[in-house]
Amino acid sequence: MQTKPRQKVLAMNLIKELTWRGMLQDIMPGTEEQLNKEMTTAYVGFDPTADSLHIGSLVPILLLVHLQKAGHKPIALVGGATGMVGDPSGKSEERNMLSEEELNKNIIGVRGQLEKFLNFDVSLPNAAELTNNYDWFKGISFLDFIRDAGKHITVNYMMAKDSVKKRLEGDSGMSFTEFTYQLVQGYDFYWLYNNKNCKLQMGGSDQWGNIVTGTELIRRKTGGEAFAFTCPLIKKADGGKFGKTEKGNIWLDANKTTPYQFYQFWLNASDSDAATWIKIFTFLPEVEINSLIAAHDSNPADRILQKKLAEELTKFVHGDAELEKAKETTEKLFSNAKASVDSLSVEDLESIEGIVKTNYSVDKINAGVDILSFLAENSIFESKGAARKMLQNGGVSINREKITDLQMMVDKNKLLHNKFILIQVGKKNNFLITVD
RNA sequence: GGGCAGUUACCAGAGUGGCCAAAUGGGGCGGACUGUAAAUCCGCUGUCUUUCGACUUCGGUGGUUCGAAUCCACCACUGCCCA
Repeated sequence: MQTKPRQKVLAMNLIKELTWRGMLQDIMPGTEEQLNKEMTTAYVGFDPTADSLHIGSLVPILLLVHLQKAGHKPIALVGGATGMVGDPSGKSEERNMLSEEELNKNIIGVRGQLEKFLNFDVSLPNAAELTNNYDWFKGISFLDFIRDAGKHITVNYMMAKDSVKKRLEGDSGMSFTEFTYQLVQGYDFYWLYNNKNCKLQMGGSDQWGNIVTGTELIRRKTGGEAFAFTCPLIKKADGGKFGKTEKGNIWLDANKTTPYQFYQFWLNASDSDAATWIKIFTFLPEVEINSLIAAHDSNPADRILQKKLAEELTKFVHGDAELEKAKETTEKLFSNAKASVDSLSVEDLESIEGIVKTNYSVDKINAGVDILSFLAENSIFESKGAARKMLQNGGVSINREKITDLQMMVDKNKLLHNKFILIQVGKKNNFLITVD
């Protein structure tokens, strides 16, 4: 062992590392040998369907990070070409195609985020790279493509894919565009294999079929061998969709999902999810994770795992400073939730980060506003009717006091430190209104 | 091209002339309990509204009728079978 070159030892560990973390679903025979043999270039594709990635993309990003740590060379591919066609996998609703401007904006956004997680220092032999498949697809005509790529793959082969079979059996049908998708993606792999010596593709397990089409295309066109492995799709133990909340996706962009909200998302993980996720989403070593899990089991109420998970991830995505702010805000809004509002100083209120803040006219407060109008006017609810329903359900607190009186007037007596009103809807939705 | 089935709210899915803003389940939201949990129980879940009520929905357009998600015509889309 010790006599082997460094990268070989590390490479050995990559598959092992991913295995104990539960990040390995399918692996093509020979992949581990390839990784042991030499520094291997590998890629993962990302869809530029929005100008930010969300936490669903975090696992593929982490695969690239692990890969680079193990001494291999990661390529992050942004799907400019595939994004232009649009993935038609929705059903009755035709997906609106992205305009070129939008797409370019998205590509820039996604690239910017990927850059934060990988090391692009060109002096490294395994410096990360970013590519955009539009760069090669823009020069390929339809005829070129069907002769060049389509000739090598039979329809029978493509139909045998699970993703296709399911759609044929189901009642939603499948468009030609969608059917050819695996071939388009397969061509990406082929192109990277030829031009970047990229021999490995990784991705979520839903990508397995598409990835294999790529290795097949490479084999038939070049006789060469390419490899692949996938990671399991992240699920919640209760079967719910991972990464979605009532407010939508959890984004990696702080402007779309504040670090506080990001931190809260992980903090709210269920016990069993936290135990699974901490292996996948953090870089903590196995020994440490095991002891954290043991500590958590002995006293679940402390939520040791959730806290550690939230900390590590918020730090990874948003950095130390933002993590600290998120924790402070959490402290103010939850840890002292039973204490009266008076315990919050002006500074405390002013420095609360990441929750919804609005301004309200001082004149209206002086005159007094009924509670329903007040809530609606501050966009806390869409209408007075919605506000009323929530009040009747006992879901609204002002300055930590539950409001039950629908006729209540909001006036200057309600102001904290003469300028703030703290509103809670449910336990977790906080609004700070500044009156000036 | 021919035959059959279908299109209902976030999803699934009842509803075949008035009692339908539309059963039920899931999901979501809020409450109680708790650990900012799980399980359980309760409430809300078309829009607006001082619970009265008003308005807009059942693929689309037009029609029949005092009255249509429901009947008729045409159109669109989807699935299955035959060619």
